[in-house]
Amino acid sequence: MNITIKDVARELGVSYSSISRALNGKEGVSEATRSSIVAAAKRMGYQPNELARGLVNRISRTVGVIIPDINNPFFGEIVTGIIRSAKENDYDIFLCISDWDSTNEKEYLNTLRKKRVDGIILKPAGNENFENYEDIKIPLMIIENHEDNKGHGSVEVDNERGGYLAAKHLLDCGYKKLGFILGSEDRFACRKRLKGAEKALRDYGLILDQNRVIEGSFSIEGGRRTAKALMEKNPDIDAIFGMNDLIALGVLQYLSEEQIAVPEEVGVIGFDNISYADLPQIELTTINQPKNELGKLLFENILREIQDKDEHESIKIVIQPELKVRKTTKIPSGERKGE
Amino acid sequence: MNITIKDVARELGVSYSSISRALNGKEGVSEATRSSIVAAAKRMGYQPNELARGLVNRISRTVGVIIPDINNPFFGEIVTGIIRSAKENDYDIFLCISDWDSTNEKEYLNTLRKKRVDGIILKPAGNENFENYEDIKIPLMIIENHEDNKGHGSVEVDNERGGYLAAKHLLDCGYKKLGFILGSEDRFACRKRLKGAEKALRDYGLILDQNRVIEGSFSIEGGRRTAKALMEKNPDIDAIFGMNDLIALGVLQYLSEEQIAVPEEVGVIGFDNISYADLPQIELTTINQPKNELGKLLFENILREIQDKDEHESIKIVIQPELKVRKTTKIPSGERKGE
DNA sequence: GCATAAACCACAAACGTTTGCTATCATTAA
DNA sequence: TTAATGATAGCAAACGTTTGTGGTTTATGC
Repeated sequence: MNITIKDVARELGVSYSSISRALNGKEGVSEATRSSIVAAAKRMGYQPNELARGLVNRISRTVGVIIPDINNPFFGEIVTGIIRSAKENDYDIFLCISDWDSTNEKEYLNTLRKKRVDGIILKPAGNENFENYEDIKIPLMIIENHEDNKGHGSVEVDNERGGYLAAKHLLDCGYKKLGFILGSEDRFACRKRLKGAEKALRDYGLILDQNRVIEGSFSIEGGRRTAKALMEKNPDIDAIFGMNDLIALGVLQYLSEEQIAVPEEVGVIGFDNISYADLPQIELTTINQPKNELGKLLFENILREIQDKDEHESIKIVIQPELKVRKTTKIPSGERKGE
Repeated sequence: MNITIKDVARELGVSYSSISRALNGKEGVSEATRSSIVAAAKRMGYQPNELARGLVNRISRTVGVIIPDINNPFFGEIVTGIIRSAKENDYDIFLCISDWDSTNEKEYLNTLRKKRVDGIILKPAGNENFENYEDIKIPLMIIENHEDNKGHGSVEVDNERGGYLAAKHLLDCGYKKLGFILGSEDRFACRKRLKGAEKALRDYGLILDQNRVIEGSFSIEGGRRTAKALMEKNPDIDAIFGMNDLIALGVLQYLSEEQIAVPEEVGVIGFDNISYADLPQIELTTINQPKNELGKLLFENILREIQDKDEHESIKIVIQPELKVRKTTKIPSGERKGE
């Protein structure tokens, strides 16, 4: 059906090893035959079969990416960064969506292995498969992993620092009774952010009130519902830290329904800085994660691991988040203490 | 490195053809040997090499998806639908992002062919490669193509009808001087929407004023900038139809900067119904496209084409959009005329 | 004009599967 | 007991490449 190297060889009356060498720029063919081969291949519309090449080269020029949800702009932008960087290096991406379900994740991990990808970039859907990661022999980069990354590389934002910055900003604005909404999908990152927040509270001589910590899910509707529960239980809360922007958007939705003034009565801060946070109708104060850069770093490092497969010093990259002050928090009354 | 069918054969002292037959559920092996083979394969952690299988079966269980921009939630949700449906059928997806650049598109089309995908789902980045589509021999489904889809299947929303619904709604609300912002990335769909709008205008005894039609780009910032240009040129405009929701969001941004009241002074309608249109701070009136369903249909039909490769009646599916009335347009003063 | 080296090229094995064909063996019927 | 039958299993070719090895040609120096 498809035209092969043998067809070209027959056409020119040369052996097909010469075709291969000519097309791959290897030595062993004269310039004359090389150019006639290149011309014939082009004329005949020859396209090498990458399956066959992969079989003998043991390289597929493909990496798998497993993320929980592409509709969360946070992951959308990371994937964009990954795909751009992959294209520059002639790589293609198998995109897999785990839907925050570790059964899906495990299945994908399996099929990616069967398809012989050269590497995998993974945002874990939970903790269930955690122990299995040890068995994965192909290069793997983890997005925001546990501190022990089982011998694999990871790229993550400094979550504790991000949590610290968020809480400190709320306190700087004069808010005193802080509520926190975590996402059950990623307890690990949320805990770190909360830990940072706790540190900020301590810097201000306050302690974290566990009654004001509640777990919801990473979605607008989840945020809305959880905000309601949180506020009904603690009517005195004057600021809410949503552990991602979707949650924070849900919080804003709830507050608007209840006609509670933002930022005057209640301040709101999110995490991620998704592009919609910047809309004039929203202007959500949040913690920025450099998402495209994260994607780029992820791909560049998986590529590095693929290329020098000997050295297995698993890299761990931490990048710094930064505070984006917008309109869902009051104007800070000058720096007071802490950093 | 990886353990192969031969390793399992050696272990059990059987030929590797039996392994293959046993594992693929083909007849020709006794139940006894079959079960011992299955057990051994599992015990040894054998994972078939899909590259080799693809080479002999001429099937890769992979389809390529080329879209312009994954950060546009419209495409994000389509891709989600595609990937879900693919997973149900044991297919994987190569995700390619053309960035609305037809050079990228062409490159991706090429590498997908080299990687021997079983089919391709494509949203054209423009018109440049249009003629080339004819040469593509593998199953191809086009998202919103021209009327002549060069022998390939397509799935699209009825753009003309959508444009009609949007304009009719604006007119029903009492707006009279309608402005239109098109996206240069997809002139074809925009023209169809505009054509529908023109029909609605005619139904109301009005004609389309070309001065109030302007072309921008499919992004929030593009919408903002173009709205400014449009309004400065035509200060009397009382409603704007943005050809996608991102443009409409940009329009809202411009109007808010200029402190023009929405929907009282100027009404705004978008197209797509991305999830953010539904936020309480936004409440954008728009035309819904069933995005997940589009994705599902796209995959199911490419699969059908892959499976019965004999019949080449290229299918053309058109689904109906629907109006979502929210808060960026006034309340319609009852139906007057038209449908 | 001949030996030698260099340059070029073809052959064939290998990558890990699937599958048509053939050979073996046990079973059954005559 | 023997011949025919059917069920299992093995052999080997094929899918489309890459690449080590060895053979043939050409150029080079004498």
